[in-house]
Amino acid sequence: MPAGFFMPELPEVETTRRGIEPAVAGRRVEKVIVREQRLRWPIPRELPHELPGRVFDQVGRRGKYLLLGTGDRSLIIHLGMSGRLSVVTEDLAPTRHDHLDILLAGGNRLRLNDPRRFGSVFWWAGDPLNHPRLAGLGPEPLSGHFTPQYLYTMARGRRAPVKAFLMDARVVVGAGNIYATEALFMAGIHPRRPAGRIALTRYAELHAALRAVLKDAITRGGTTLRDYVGADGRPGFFQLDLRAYGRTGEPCKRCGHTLRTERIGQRASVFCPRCQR
DNA sequence: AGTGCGGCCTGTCCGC
DNA sequence: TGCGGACAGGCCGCAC
Repeated sequence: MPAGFFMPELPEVETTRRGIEPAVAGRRVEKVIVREQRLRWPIPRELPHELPGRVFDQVGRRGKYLLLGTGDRSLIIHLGMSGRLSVVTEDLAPTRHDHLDILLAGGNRLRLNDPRRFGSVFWWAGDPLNHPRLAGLGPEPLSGHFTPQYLYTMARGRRAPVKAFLMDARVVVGAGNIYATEALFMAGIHPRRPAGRIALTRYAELHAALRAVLKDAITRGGTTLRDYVGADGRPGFFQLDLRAYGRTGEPCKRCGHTLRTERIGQRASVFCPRCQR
């Protein structure tokens, strides 16, 4: 993984949300500048006409979606796999891949940079949770709706590998490749094991592991937030002691066996063949 | 319904 | 040194 690369999974999105909130909440939008409309889906044409004059009254998150509420309409932003949303001062000139600027009263700008353009921006009338892309999402992993029993119940009859199951946003949001890999390692579960052939007690371990690694990354990401304006907001996983992700060929921190990589569901999956069963 | 996979996109790295 | 190709990733949309 290239040094300094930002990969927005749930902790990174939550860190971004906390970072921009103080500068965005209660602010009126003065202008919208779209430099590159072609993201995963085009940035809505009407945004530059309809957003200015409105006030951001909510800065929320659902899964990996940022929800910027303005009364009865919401700006919904997904960072894809290379997107960064930051608050910059008005005099900071845009650079390559700065696709969208939202000028705020008082001088700051909310700036979206996304080299790979896998991100998306929606402009939605009504409750953002009813947006078609959000309506079918599974529970938040750090909420009380996400339980071992829930995971176990959802897995009944599923023959897909547990790693694909865990990364399915309809099952639970926020488990991207990094955190799914780490959680399965911590729980000692082989990523290829069919989801429906895992006992409730083992799902309890997976549930706890996923929550722990996400919480840890959010805490660590938060430590870089002291001055988010103009700052880099380093992703939480860069400060985590990753146990499996990115360690293929290196010794397992639990048993010493060499970690290996296999492709599971089109994704590179690192695991310990000895202690993950 | 569940599952698997191609496609989107660019920066980085590897081998020749 | 230059260049082609593989790879990384989330997630949609399609085919079976």
